[in-house]
This record gives sequence, C-alpha cells and structure tokens, in this order.
Amino acid sequence: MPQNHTDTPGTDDATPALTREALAQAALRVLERDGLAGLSMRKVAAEVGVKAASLYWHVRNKQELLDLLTDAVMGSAEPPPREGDWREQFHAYCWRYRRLLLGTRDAAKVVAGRLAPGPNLLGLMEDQLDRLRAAGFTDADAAMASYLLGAFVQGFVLQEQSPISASEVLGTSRRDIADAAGDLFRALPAETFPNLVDLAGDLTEPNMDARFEFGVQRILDGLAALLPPERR
Amino acid sequence: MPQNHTDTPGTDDATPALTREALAQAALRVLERDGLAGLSMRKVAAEVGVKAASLYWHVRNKQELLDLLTDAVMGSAEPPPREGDWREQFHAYCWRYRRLLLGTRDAAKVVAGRLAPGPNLLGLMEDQLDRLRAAGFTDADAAMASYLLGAFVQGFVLQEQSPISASEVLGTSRRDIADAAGDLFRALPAETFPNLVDLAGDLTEPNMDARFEFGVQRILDGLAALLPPERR
DNA sequence: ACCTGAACACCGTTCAAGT
DNA sequence: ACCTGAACACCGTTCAAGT
Repeated sequence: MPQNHTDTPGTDDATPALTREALAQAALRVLERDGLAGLSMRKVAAEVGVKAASLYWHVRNKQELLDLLTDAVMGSAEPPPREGDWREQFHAYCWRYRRLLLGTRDAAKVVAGRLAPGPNLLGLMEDQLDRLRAAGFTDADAAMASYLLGAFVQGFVLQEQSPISASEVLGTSRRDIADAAGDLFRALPAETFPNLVDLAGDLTEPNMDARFEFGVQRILDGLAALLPPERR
Repeated sequence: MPQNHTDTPGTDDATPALTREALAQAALRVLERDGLAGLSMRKVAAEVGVKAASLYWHVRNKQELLDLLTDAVMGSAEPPPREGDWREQFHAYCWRYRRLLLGTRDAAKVVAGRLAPGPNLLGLMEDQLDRLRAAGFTDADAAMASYLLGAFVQGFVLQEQSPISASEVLGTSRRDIADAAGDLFRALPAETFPNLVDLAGDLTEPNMDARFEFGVQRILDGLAALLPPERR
C-alpha cells in the first residue's frame, strides 16, 4: 500500500497528504452523491481512503467538518461583475447566491445549519458591503441589507427545495405535483377556505424563478426607499 | 397494567387511545426537551408509553411524524387582530410568526424541513390571503406576498438560531459572543477586508429584533409599491 | 386492531494500540 | 504524526409473533 516515508511534505507527494481542505472536498463529493442525510463520517472517510476514526485527528467532530463543507460550498461563488447601478448588482447577487445553493445538492440545508464565516464567505461579505456603501447606504443599513440578502435567499431556497408532503388533509393523489396541489386546494371546502379555493392556481404556481424575482424586487424597492431620492 | 377492554372509543377512556394527534403532542414535548437532534422514534414512543416499533402502526415513517409535528407547532399560532391598515396587519403577522418559531425549540428547523400544509397552516394562509386581497393586492400578488412572508421569516429565524462557529479563520476566543465576533472582524487584515473591519460593530450588532424589523420594513415598502397610490 | 422482541444495517465518537 | 480495531451507546425500520 502507498505510504508517506518522509516527514517533509512537498518533497514526495505520491500520497497527497490528508488536509482539511481535502476533507472538505471529499465531503462535498459525498454530499452530491448521497445528500446531507447520507453524509456520514464513515463515508467521508472511505472517500479519502481512510477509516472513520482517523477523521477525528483532523477535525474535532462532524459539525466542524460540516463547517468546512459550508465554506467549500461558498468557495464556488463568484461575485457579479461591477457593472450597472446598485440595484442591478444587488439583484445579481441574489440570483447568483440562489443558483449557487440550487447547484449543489442540499446546499441550502448545509448552509442554513451553521453560521460559519470561513474565508470564502468573508470575501463575499467584504465585496458586498463595499458596493452597498458605494451606493450610498449608511454603515448600519449596509450591514443590515447584507444580512437580509443572506437570510432571504437561504430561506427561499430552503422552502423551494423542501419536498411537499401529501398529508392526509390533502389526500394522496400523484400526478404532476403543481397540478395536483392546485386540485387539492380547489377541493377544499369553499365555505371555510374561500380564498384558498379561489387562488388555488396562483398559490401553486410552479414557476419558482418568478416567485424569487418577486421577493427580490420587493426587497430592492424597500432598500431604495432608504436612499436619498437622487441615488435611487 | 391499564388496558382498553372495549372497541367503542369514548365509553371507557382510562387509556386515552393513541391517536396521531397524541403522537404529535408527544413529539412536541420531546422536541422541547431534547431538540430536533434528540428527537428519535424511540423517545417519542417512550413518551406515550409504547415501544418504537408500535409507532409504525400510526405513522408511515419518521418524516410523517415530523409532518404532524410541524402542524402541531403551527397550531399555537394566532392571527393578529383585524385592526389597522394592511401594513400594520402584515407587520403583526411577521412578528407573530417569528415569535412562534422562537417560542418552540428548533421550530424553525422543523418547519423548514418540509412543506406540509396541515389544517392549522391552511387556516392561517386562508386568513392571510383574505386580508391581502382586501388590501387591494391582485390575486397573484397576494399569493406571492404570502409565500414571501413565510420564506423570509423562516429564513431569518433559521439564521438567527444557527450557532456561530468559531472556525480557525476567526480564532477560538470565547467571551460574550457578539463582542467577540466584533473583535474578530476588527482583527482581520485591513488591506483585504477594509469594510469588514470598518463595519465590525454594525455587522455583529446583537439586536436581532432590530434586524428583523429592518427586513420587515423593506418588504412592506416593497409591497406597498405594488398598490395604487391611494391604497398605500 | 394494536403492540412487542428481536433483528438488520446503520450512526458519531472514544481510546488504547499500532506504525 | 497519523491511522486503525474494537467497542459503546445510540439510530430508523421491518417483520413475525403475540393479544
């Protein structure tokens, strides 16, 4: 079996040394393959060709590995180009963050579990704050707006990705999910739920991009109101 | 040991019959006591004086029990009074929902995991949509706004409750969390992170109520822009 | 109709022991 | 310095068997 026979790393890297970074990447691969529920220490260990107990040499516990994983996910984020007004850039930030979370399996759940500002997230925050201040927001408002963006996008994607359960209230039909959900709303007693019955179509509108855009626009309009009129 | 010796429920309820509702309440008690990570089928079973395997008679699997639990959490929600303009009422809705999620241990995590519209949630949606339409929002906007409220509040509380990890980037100091976080931001290299250093105080402002209110106000302003001027 | 015992295939974590 | 085997105290779920 391959073995490191030297203490000075870099001189003989046939076995590339088990770094925390390598662990994070392995965890990311397991996450993609098996989802967050299937992400176990044993599997991550196997992914790097080692036994589960060995991981505890590099990492205090599973949560710390998840923290590394979180920042690894953030690592593939790219700030939008510095073009257009603040609205355009904030808008792009929201959409890119959502795309990022949608792009990695269970990413929203991973990120939501922990507030772990690793180097990658710190870089993004720095950049974002810089643009908000340049747009004319006060320090406090810039900080708040940045936080709001994160909370909103994470919350939205989490909601977006959470599976719809057909509980006994709604029956158990199958079919195209959105249509089925619409029918179920329509099938509710109209005396007790007149609005749900009436808005069944709108409520089960499956275009999540449109729903997201709605939210982003509300927040943009709300933020604009904080600026002096000439900077909006 | 106590035993039901009759098939007609209600005539002899010394043993109150294991209903799904009772299971949900038991799960809620375990959740309060041990948190979501500590909520196991075995513990819920013990809570109702039964073995784990028995639960599978009443419930398909753990996820279905969590769905029941979700609606049980929603069950203690009370719609705000029908007073004031739509802004005031929407505002109250946001705050009450947040208070509800903060009031039960790990409630945000439970609710975020699954889109399970049980009877209690349906009632809330119905009421909310009714008010939004009365305020003058179009059907589509009312549906969107209702969804936005849910996503935002859940996302916010989830973020609010997620523990801050002191990763190796930020050092490992203890002390009052907010102060420590502030110091850690201030300790970053000012050349690479000028804004984080500069806004350290604002970024680590521990008043979550204020942060939440900020978000709510942005959304309210954004929604207002959808209405004809005379109804804002 | 409802509950149990026993089993299966997993978990995260610890720790003495190896090299 | 880094890894392993073995163990501990758990998991969710199934299923034949009980009453």
